[in-house]
Amino acid sequence: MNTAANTKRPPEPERRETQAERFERIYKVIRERISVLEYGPGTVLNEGLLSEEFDVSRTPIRSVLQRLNYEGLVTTRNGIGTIVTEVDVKTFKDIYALRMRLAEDLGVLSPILPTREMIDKLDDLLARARKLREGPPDYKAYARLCNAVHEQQLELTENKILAEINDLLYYRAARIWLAFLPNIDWEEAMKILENEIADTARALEMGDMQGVGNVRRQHLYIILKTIGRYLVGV
Amino acid sequence: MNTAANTKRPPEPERRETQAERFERIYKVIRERISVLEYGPGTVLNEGLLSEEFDVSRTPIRSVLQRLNYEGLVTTRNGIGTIVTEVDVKTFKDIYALRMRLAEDLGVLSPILPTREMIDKLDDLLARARKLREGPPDYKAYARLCNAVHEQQLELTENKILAEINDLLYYRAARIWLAFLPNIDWEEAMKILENEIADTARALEMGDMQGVGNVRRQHLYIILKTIGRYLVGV
DNA sequence: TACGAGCTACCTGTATATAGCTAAAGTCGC
DNA sequence: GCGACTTTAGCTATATACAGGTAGCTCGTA
Repeated sequence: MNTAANTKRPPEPERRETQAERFERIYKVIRERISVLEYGPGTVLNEGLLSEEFDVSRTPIRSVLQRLNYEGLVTTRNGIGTIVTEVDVKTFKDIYALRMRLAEDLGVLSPILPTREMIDKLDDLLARARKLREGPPDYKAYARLCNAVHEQQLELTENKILAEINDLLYYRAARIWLAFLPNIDWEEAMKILENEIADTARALEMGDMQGVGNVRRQHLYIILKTIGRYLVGV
Repeated sequence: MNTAANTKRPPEPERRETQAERFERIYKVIRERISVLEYGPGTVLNEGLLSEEFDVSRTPIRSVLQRLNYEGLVTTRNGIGTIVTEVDVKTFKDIYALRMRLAEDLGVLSPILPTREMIDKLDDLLARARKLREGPPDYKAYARLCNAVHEQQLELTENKILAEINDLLYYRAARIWLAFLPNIDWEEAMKILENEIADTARALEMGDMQGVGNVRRQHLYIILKTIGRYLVGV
C-alpha cells in the first residue's frame, strides 16, 4: 500500500482540524482509492499501516473503515484485515437496475434550475475527456473523470436524499465498470463517456431536466449491456 | 432510559454469540426503540448507560451508535451525547417523495412470485390491525405493526439493493408519521393502515406486483398529504 | 445587576494494552 | 508422504484510562 506523504496532516493550519473534518478527509481518501482501483477488489487493508500513514491511532481509522463497511465497499474479517469487496454479477445488476430508475428521478424530484456555471463545468469535463482520449489508455484518470462527472450530477437535484442514495450506489458499483474497461477498446470507452457528458450539457442548456435524467439512464444502460454482452460472449 | 433486563445477554446459549450477532442484536434493539418513539426525536442517548444495559464496554456501543449516525437516525455531539434526530419538513418531504418512487420500483425490479405464506402473513397483520382498532389508541403497538408490515414488504423484491434502500429510508422517516398520529382520529389512522394491508394482500392474490407497488405508493402519498394538510391548516 | 472568567461535572474521542480470531507453518504419528 | 494436531505470527475486537469538548454554575468586577 502506498504511503503517500500528502495524506498526512496538512501544513500547520490556522485552525486545528476538527475531529469530524479529519474523519471526512481520511474517509474521502480511502473511498477514492477504492473507486479508482488503487485498492482493487480483494485488496486487504490494514488498520495499523493506515494509522501510520494518516498519523493517528487505530481508533479513528476503525471508524472510517466501519463506515466503508456499512456502505458495502469493504468487509472486515477478524484476524485477517479489511478486504475491498468484490461485487457479484447479480448485485451489480441489481445496483445498476436501481441506478437507472434513480437516474430518471433526477429529472423529476426537485430538479434544479440549470446555471451557466454548471454547464461550463460540464464543458470543462468534456474537454478533459477529449484530451484523455488522445493519449494512451489511462484508466485511473478515466476513473477520476467519472468521479468528477458523478459529483457534478449530484448537484442536479435539490432532493438531498436522492443525491445521497445516488452517491452511495455510485461508489458501491462504478469501480466494477472501471475494472472491466481493459476488455473493451479505449476509444469506445471514451466515446461512451464523452457522449454522456456532452448530452448532459446539451440537455441542461435546453433546460430539459427530464432529458438529463434520461441521458444518465441511457449511459448506465449502455454499461450494463456492454458488460452483459461480454459475459455472454465468453 | 429504560433498562429492560431482556436486552442483557440471553440465557447461557449452546454456542457463544459471535461479535457480529451481538452487534446486530444491539443495533436492532436501539433502532426499534427509535422507530416506536421510545427514544423520540431529541432524546439524548448515553454510551455509558447503554454499555451497562447491554453488559458490554463502550466500544461496541460506539460501533452501533456510529452506524445509526451514518444512517441518519442519531447525531453524536462531543461532550453532550448521542441525540435522536428530528426530521425537518423538507427532509421529510424529500424522503417520502423518493420512497413513493421506490415503492413503484417494488413492482418492477425483480418482483417475487407471490406465495400463499406471504399472503397469510399479511392476513395475520390485517387481523392484528383490526384488533388494534377496537381498543383505545396504542401508538406503540401501531408502530410495531407498521414495522412488521414494512419488513414483510421488503420480501417483495429479489433486488436486495432496492430492499436495502427501502429499509434505510423507512427507519429514517416513518417515526415522524408516528409522532404525528395523535393529531388525527385513531379510527382514521387505523383505516389508512388496514386499507394498505388489505389492498396489498389482494394485489398479491391476483399476482399483480405492479399493483402492490402502487398500493404502497398510494399509502405514502396519503401520509404525505395528511401531514401536509395539517401543516397548512395550522 | 449584568457580564465574563474560571471551575466542575459529565460527556464523547482517543490511545493502547490485552483478548480473541485466523491462516499458515511446523511437528508428530502412521 | 499424508493427515491431524499444535504452535506461531499477525490480524481485528475490546476494555479502559486519559484527552478533549460542552454546558451549567459560581464568583468577582464594573
